[in-house]
Amino acid sequence: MFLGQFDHNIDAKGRLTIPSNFREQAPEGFFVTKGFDTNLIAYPREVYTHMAEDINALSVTDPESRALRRMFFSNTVELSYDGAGRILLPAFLREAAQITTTCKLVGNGDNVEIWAMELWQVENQKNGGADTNSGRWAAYNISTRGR
Amino acid sequence: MFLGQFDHNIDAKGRLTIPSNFREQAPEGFFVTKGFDTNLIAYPREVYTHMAEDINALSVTDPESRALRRMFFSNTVELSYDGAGRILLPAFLREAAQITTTCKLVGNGDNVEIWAMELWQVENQKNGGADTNSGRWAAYNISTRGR
DNA sequence: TCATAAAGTGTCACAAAGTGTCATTTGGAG
DNA sequence: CTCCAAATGACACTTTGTGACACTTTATGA
Repeated sequence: MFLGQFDHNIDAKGRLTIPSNFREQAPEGFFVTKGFDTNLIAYPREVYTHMAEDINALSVTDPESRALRRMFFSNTVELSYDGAGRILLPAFLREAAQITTTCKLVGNGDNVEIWAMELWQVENQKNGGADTNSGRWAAYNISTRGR
Repeated sequence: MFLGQFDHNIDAKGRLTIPSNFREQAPEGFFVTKGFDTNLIAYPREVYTHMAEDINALSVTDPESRALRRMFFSNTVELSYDGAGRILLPAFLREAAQITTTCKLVGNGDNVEIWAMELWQVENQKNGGADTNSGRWAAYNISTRGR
């Protein structure tokens, strides 16, 4: 399970060091894709391939399905580590997430989110309030169930 | 699996460089055919031959089948690489997809789509919005299922 | 048949992008 | 405080894509 958050820098060539902790959990690298919130999402192979199976099952004749399939695969890239534990983010993904120098790597359960630092801070501000979050827990009925 | 997107130019003779990444996955070249969305689709041999088998199984007596069969085969060419990793797109395919100079090569799972840059941008605009796509994911019930 | 044009092919050299390596810096653990 | 691993920045090197040009093959018409 990916947990916690890390601040890392991207070098001039677009390479990003993955926290060693995350590397251990995804030794072959990540499938990195555009997220829904001007960020990137990195999935370990198993997780991504399950989603890909769902996508592959869609109709080829339905234009909506074709568009979804196209967006799904074309916005993803498979990346593995160099000798220093870095991945190279292609330009189109960096631009999509407005990533230039510093970013926040966020453990997110079965995946890792990658945010431009500035955007992360904005996002965090929106979601920071204790009230907001306890409200959410309530809405989704989340508890420890006394385990 | 073909993933990601690349901008490449076609030279005056209609030659297009295939990303090295894609070449590795389809070392003998591609079967290139007209797509359904004013684009071209390039299939590796295995994928195309599977489709061809299905087509070959169709009735010879049914005029509809004959027409489908004709369209399927006549709109496809088999292309391999020159010494510089390029394929030569025949004029009728370039025209069908309105490809002149710059195009977008799009990884699409088991195949590669080839778009005229202008048309890709239009397509992308239609499908780019986070809302559009998260809506689609919801509609098709795609999730990581917490794996 | 031959000359000419058009289309297709091979090769090279350059610039840009990607990759590997290593020394230095940083930060945490013992 | 010292040690160690992780992250970073710098640099050299390799690969890729591109444009240019020359050559070959095919088609066309006199």
